[in-house]
Amino acid sequence: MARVKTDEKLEEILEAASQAFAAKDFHQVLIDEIAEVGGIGKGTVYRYFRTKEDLYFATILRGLDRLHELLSAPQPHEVSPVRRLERIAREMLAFFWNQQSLLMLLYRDERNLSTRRGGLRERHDRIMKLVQQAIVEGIERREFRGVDPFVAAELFLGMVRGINLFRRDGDAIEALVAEIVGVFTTGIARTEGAR
Amino acid sequence: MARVKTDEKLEEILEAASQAFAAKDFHQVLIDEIAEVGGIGKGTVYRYFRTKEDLYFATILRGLDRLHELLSAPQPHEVSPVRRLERIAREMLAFFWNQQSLLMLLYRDERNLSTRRGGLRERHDRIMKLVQQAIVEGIERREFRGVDPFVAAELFLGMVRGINLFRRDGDAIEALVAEIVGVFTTGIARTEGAR
DNA sequence: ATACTGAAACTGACCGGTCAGTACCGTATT
DNA sequence: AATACGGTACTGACCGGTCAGTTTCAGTAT
Repeated sequence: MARVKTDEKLEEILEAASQAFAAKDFHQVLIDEIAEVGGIGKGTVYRYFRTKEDLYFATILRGLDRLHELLSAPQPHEVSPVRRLERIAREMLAFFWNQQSLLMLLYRDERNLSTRRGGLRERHDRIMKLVQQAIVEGIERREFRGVDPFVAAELFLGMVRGINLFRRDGDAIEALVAEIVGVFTTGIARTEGAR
Repeated sequence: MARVKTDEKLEEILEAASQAFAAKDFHQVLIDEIAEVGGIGKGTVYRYFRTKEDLYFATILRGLDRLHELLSAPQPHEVSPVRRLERIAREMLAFFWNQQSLLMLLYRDERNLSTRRGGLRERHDRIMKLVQQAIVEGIERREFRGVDPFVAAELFLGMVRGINLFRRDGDAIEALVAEIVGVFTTGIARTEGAR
């Protein structure tokens, strides 16, 4: 089989599917629609994916992989844990801003995340691990207190996801990043002095 | 006349629907299934709800109303903002622990939350407002710094929702509450001298 | 008590639209 | 020549919604 060609076609399908699934619900998206938008024959879609569900999960995996790639791209200099967290928050917000509701898609239904297709949970954990690493390093550097990195990562990601981007301006992101990391590190309590 | 009877039937339907929708996706849930579980004729369901969607939203509204009721039940004494937040976190975690994944259902797809049926967004905001009130009061009491209450409430609720209860023990909740409120108020940064 | 009545509540077999998946063909690519 | 493709027409399972028939029950008569 022609490798390069095939991969291109696969990419086209996934791209069209991403757009569709990012905008609408699984059941609202029609394969016919994906095919049309992508300029692809419906039969071809089924040459690459056995079922609609397969395509759906492949789309999610691709999204998570892209996000992970963004988040783990090498940094210019060695940066502090706080900066790392800022970057994660920034990249994620921007990513979800662009991908519209792909977020919902990715983090909807944690049950599926755990029980269904292989690879999903693994991908999710890999992103979570990036946050945990930053937290662990912060603890080691004695910048953070000795929190449970797992729980803390959950809380941090929860905050990022808690932001409802839907009716926000695109350039509100930077302020939101500051707010998230601010609250996460020093909280909202008024404790300017030592405590 | 047979009002009591009728209301009972309605309640039965909503209860069966809640269980079904809490466990599965909208499209995975069949009306036949709800009818069977509830020991109700399928036609009867349609006597009370015009469409499946109507039933679905009624179920969500009922869930949100119950949660709101729990959260706004009168407190024995006047309590501090931090205690209020603790209580909100506790009640919500317990609620979602019991209702299994009703959480997903409630907070899935913020887009629908905003554009679709009346009452939904309003209900959501009402719960959000409880958090905001606690934060505002904390600011007024000068216990909290002057954060934007709206954003802060989003972050707080994000944290609560960020916790994945799915594979956790039921009595881990109290520790999680402490963690959430701890991070939210004082952050994870290592303050001078403490711990 | 018992039987009757009509209306409302209820039921579940059935209908019909929708779409995932398939079949096929004429064309393009290798 | 062989394979992949776009496009389109087709099939059939699936499930939301319907409705003709059944049950329930308050009221009334016997």
